[in-house]
Amino acid sequence: MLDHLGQTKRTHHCGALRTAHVGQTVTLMGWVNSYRDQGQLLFIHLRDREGITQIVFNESVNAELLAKAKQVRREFVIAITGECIARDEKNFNPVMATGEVEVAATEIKFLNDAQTPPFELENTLASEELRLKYRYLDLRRLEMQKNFRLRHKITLAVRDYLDSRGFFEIETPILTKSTPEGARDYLVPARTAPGKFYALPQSPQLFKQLLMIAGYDKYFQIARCFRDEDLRADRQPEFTQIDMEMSFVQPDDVFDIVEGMVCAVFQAAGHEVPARPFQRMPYNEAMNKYGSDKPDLRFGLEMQDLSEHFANGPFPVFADAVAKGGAVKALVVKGAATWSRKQYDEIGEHAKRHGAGGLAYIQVLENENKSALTKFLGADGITAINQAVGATVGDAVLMIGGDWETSCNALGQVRLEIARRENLTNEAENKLLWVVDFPMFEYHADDKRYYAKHHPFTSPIDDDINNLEGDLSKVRAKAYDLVFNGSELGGGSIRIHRSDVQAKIFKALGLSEAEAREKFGFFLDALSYGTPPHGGIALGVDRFAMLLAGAKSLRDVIAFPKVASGSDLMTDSPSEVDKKQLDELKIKTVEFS
RNA sequence: GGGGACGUGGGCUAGUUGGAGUGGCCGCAGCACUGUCAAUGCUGAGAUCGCGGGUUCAAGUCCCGUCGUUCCCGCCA
Repeated sequence: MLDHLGQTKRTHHCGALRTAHVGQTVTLMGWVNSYRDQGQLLFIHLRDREGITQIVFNESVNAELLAKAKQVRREFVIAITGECIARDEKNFNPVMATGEVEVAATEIKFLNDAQTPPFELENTLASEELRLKYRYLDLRRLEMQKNFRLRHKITLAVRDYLDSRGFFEIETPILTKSTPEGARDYLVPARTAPGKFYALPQSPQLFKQLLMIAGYDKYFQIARCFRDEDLRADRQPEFTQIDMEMSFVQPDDVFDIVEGMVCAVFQAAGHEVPARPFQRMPYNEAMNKYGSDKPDLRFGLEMQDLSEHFANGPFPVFADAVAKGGAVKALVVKGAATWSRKQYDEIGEHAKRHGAGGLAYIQVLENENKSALTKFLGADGITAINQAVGATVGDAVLMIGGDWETSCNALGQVRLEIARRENLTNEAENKLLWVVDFPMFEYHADDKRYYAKHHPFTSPIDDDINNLEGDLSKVRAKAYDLVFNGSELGGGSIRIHRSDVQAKIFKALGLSEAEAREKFGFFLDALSYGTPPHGGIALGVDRFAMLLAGAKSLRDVIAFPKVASGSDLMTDSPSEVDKKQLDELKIKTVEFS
């Protein structure tokens, strides 16, 4: 029943035909999107990547051909040859780009049949589980094709732009060396060195720095990266970065290049191009005002600081927090005075989930201030708070006290939750900013030591280098993040190019010289052979595509993504392997109870 | 490692305080139809209510466990 393709050649895509083509003999190939059998008349909507065209078969024109065409079913792959004809005006389909024409078939070839799809490709949206199991069918959907067209445009624009600015695209190894700290590595057993392992790169960090040492000046790569950590809607274990590095630059030079590139991408994606230069905000300001190192600036609702106000005051929880070097952060929410107890409880739960001990609040009503704090502070004390934060009738004051970072973060999360609930975000607006002056180190109470907040090759700010032997929490880094609508789009830094400074950083991180040599010996050697000052950045392509596509999950812009448990539902990986494969690798598996 | 949500013919879903045959829309198959385009009309097939256990006279519904998906916390230099 199936026909051979033979020498039949496609002349047009299914989105191509217009009235200008009327009279031409055309050949289209694609999938049967739908068909309507009307007895002596049969219509097929033929679909390919570029669109849909209506094909018509008519008994009075060719009864034999109609009979053959009636065998058609959804998703069959067919080739149609016929004449492009104009439709009568009353038969125009204004929804279709090709809706003023159709193809009067003179030949139909069945190139392949198809099982009925396990879910409907149009109309209702099947569960993601099913869509991912049959991903190749899900990807046929117009919405998905739009996303991947966009993603292609993004990477194309990046390549064009960076080429025009003198960057070389250079590949770096996928099989590489495990590095301490950072995310968990994916390991690959080395058959040729039993008991030893390669690691998949968390990023090409050291390699791009080595390329600068090698004198390549400007490098980029659209690089696959791997991190063996738990997934989220915006986190996949393998993901793609636009990885860049430049020699002889300061942060401003990086910003200039990246802003140009981001604007080129917005242009290519058909979005309004953002104004330059992008806003810059120090890390401390971002945390203090927005409770996040990736603030969403599409709405206000700025946090205020009441630490001084509560210091040595009669409310023991907050006074205590301040005495221990912590902070009390406050948020004035317009119109929230009349929220129900339930609403406050829910917001309070949200705060606790993000580390707050609790949420204190004042409801500023016409005749009274309702607050659990009144019994500590008295009516005057409450009024004083309202004045300090500028709260007026109808507002609520939400407060969280504790250590500075936890309080900022928890209230920042409350800020986002309120924005979600109250619909404060203008979705049409795009807000880009640079967060700068990150701290170099962050303290982990569990391990009682400092870790590099960005990574251990990040250069401290020149003035802070002397602090490396003092208070590490005071050392700021030449690190920066690019934030897009409250998402971290990318991050980078100016790197350390001097061996003596690199040694100091390793020492500050508690890495002995022997450990540093073992893990990074090759890199320390390289630093000593004439390393130029250099720096760079990496932007998440998947996240960029997701945000520009307006998608809710990275899975919508990755062709074959993993689900939350880390498995691929289509290939059913990860999976067991043959014993023979394990033997070759000298690997034995053991049961864990 | 922890918390929340969901799981009913192929798809999406309804199913009340536990109560008679699990209902609808879409898809699928067949018939009819010369202007359809979410075609229409008629007919028909299709369900271990994720799985296992428990409570009960009676469980899709309540309880426990488990599997899968999902969102979040931890984690992600």
